[in-house]
Amino acid sequence: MSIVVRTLSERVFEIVRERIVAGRLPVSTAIRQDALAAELGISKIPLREALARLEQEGLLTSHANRGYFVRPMSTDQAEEIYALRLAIEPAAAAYAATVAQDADRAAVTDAFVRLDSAAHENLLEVAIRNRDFHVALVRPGQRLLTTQLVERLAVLSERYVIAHLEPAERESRAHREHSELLNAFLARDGARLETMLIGHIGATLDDLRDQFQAN
Amino acid sequence: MSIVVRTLSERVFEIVRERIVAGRLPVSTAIRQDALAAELGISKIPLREALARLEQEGLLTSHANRGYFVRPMSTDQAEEIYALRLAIEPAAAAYAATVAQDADRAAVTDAFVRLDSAAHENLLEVAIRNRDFHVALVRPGQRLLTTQLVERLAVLSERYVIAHLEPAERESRAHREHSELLNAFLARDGARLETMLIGHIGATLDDLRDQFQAN
DNA sequence: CATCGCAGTTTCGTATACGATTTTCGATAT
DNA sequence: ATATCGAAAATCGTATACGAAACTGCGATG
Repeated sequence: MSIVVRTLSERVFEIVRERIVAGRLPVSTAIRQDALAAELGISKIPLREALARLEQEGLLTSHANRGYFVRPMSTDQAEEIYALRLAIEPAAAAYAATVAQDADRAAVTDAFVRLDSAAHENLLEVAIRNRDFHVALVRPGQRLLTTQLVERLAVLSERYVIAHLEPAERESRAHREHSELLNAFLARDGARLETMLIGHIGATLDDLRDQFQAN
Repeated sequence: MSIVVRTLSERVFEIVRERIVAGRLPVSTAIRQDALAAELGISKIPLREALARLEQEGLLTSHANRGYFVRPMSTDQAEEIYALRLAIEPAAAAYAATVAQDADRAAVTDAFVRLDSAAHENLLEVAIRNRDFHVALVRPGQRLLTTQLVERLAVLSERYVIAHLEPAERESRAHREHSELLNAFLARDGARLETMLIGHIGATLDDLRDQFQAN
């Protein structure tokens, strides 16, 4: 049942995705396919399949015969991403909380612990575990497309969080909110979870807005 | 500005997508990549890039070393798709209606006319123009991700509509609803447009539910 | 007689190689 | 000096070719 065997392009997809999220890929200049493939120790074809996936994912754009570009960040897009998250994630998590099995609750708890024990200096690690936690809240609903969409939007959000927010200031509040989200989920309290997720996502958006304003 | 130059894999992406939507690709059996590439008169690489995109789009799944499979349809997934549409599309269209320029309104009218004059026998053509109309209602909002998401969900919906609904019965109602949607959009009446879209999308879902029940 | 194992065949996944398009940089003319 | 044209270089996009993994059929063995 488990899909342990993974194709090369799938792994490259994740590697390049994390690089984009972490801001380790140049913006507004084409990705050098040969160079990146050589650096990763692979050929161009699996890299190109990964890039095609990432374009579909919204992280890249491509111009024919000119290559792939990291999609630039903008306040408008940040607003858009968070509006979509607010439209989908709270309701999806609320439903998931009501149908979650014991194994699901254990997985959510585990994701929380992993997020809680992440090295605070490593922004990317925190971001990934934060994403995993949010996805874990939704996955028990067994709605595959919804879960994938939540994950995708979480990935898109991370770029902005990593680029614009210093972790220290919001660390404590985020920790408290995550803890409360966990409790609401474990209590199967869908309504409370939904309300709190709206607040949690909205609070991050407000932080981003403040930071945008300052620049 | 216009992107007239299109890469081969992009065109293949659309061709294969329409085939899947039209049900012209076998379900639950792997896609023969060599055969399909030969049939399309291309090589495997652009086909594989298109297939990778389609997997990201939710129309295909892949197992490593076993190939790509058309994702099977299910009532659960139909419910999920329409729930997502209801969560996103009405609000997005309402916003778009309030900010649309004259050119946008002309584009929506044009999309309506094209849908209205589609050959009623050709289900796929009707489906594509129906999709274009729905996307046209959202596009003026200038929210790229939202527009792409609406289009993606519309594509996923079409499979179910084509596979399960006979066009004749709902033709007249759909026509009337589309006409009213157009009027609300042109009148910049976001609230009415939102309410009507909820009804329109919900009505289609109800039709699907009835059909599922009958089987 | 059923089941397990093994080889042949098919198909997928990736690397290498080549043609096409774009970009860049220098030379020339105004 | 600046702009423009053109050729060289670089990069992308695709086709061909090869190695690896999985499925199918036959045979052997319990």
